[in-house]
Amino acid sequence: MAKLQAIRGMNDILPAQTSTWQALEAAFHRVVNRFGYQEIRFPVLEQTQLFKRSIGEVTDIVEKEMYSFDDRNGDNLSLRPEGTAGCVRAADQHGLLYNQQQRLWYQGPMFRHERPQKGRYRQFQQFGVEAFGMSGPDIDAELIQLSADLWRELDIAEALVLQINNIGASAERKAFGAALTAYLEAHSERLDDDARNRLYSNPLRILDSKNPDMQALLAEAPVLADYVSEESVSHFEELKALLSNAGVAFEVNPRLVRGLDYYNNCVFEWVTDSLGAQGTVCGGGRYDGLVEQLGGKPTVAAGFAMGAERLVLMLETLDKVPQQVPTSLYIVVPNGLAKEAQSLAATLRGEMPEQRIISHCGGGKPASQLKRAFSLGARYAILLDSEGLDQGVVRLRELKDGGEEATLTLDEAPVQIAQRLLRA
RNA sequence: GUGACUGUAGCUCAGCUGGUAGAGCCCUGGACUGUGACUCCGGUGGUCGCGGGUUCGAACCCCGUCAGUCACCCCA
Repeated sequence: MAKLQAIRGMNDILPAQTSTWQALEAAFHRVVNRFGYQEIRFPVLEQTQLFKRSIGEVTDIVEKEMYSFDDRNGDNLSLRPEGTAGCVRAADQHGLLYNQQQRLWYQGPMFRHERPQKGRYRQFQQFGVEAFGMSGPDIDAELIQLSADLWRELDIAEALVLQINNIGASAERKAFGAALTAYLEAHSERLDDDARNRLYSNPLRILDSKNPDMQALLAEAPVLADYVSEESVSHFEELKALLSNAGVAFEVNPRLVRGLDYYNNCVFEWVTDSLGAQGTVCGGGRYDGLVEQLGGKPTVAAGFAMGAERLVLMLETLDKVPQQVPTSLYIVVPNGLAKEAQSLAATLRGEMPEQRIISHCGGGKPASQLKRAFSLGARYAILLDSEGLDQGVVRLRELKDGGEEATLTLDEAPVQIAQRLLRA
């Protein structure tokens, strides 16, 4: 029988990496709390319809990347490819949105059936933040500041660049799209296959083509900025002013268009060149029409999501992986002293519940147990032996070159050990 | 979905133009240190991704398939 293995693009995260993940999650939680956002949790599965109506029927995500299937009732369900749709559905369903302001965050796995590559997997973790009921550019600026705060917290700020753009309202984009299509049609002989395919279905996507020939052609093309409303422009200008005031550097990237249909007005991405092809670490923007589009009362909104795997990759490549918390104490247990070791360990854990204490199990000679203590990076070892226990003492050894070695009575051991562990 | 490269012990890899598989690390037994490391001796562990084919004979050649990596596409 063939060996069972993980589904393609769905990765196991092993102990060597989980401490990095935990540190990342902790940092995110700190920042999000600092800004007064509240956690919301919602299912991994939703009606397929929810994603089709929010993300857009003709987007790549919906057309070819969703994990969809019929359940036993014949309902067509999909694993969530992103978080915003489910978040909006949940918040609206429970009346959190109407005439209210909400600042929400979530985290969890998302699923897209794409070809895996560096920084892109079929199951991936996102941290997301969504703000409802605030129409001004101040909330957009707040979201961006929140993300910038996280980069500082993770010490990766210098490796990230903020790009922003104003993509206007959907009607305006439609008008611009028509103009763009007309322009490109006039130069159809210069279009690559990809651009030709998108010419009528989604012309805006041609804007961020990586093909230099396309970019050259686009240099003379109509500009989206000329099609967006005055109101939208002034919103964008205010956002820029707020960012400058907050000391957040940004680049306006007129080619920045997002792949989900629900965005409008200002959108942004944090990008890095330290991850290869998948340089976008965080992306978001306003989506003022989405709640209504999904059947709720009109509710303005903005938010973003970031990819946890990409952040972990960044931490690793930039050598910012936080240090693991070391094992505090390893109890070396000669054969026959299991009971004594168990009692001692219980006492010590009760005395210092925050410390990591491992009591050796499985026997073996003291020498190899001590070796294990060293290789685990433990700070101290207790060496039990029956003669010592008869006299009511244990030996404590500091596990580093030239470390101290002391004999402690069983009574004073907890206090003595705690003192040593606490003085760093 | 397309393309390129890769797939040999738990890990990192070697294996010349095809002749029945090796090293280091790890783990482990012992010697030696009262209690790790360094040194010495010994040991466990591989259907060479999988399935076909060519051949007297394939880890090495051919085809297929699966998986990994990176890129395109797209996005977090």
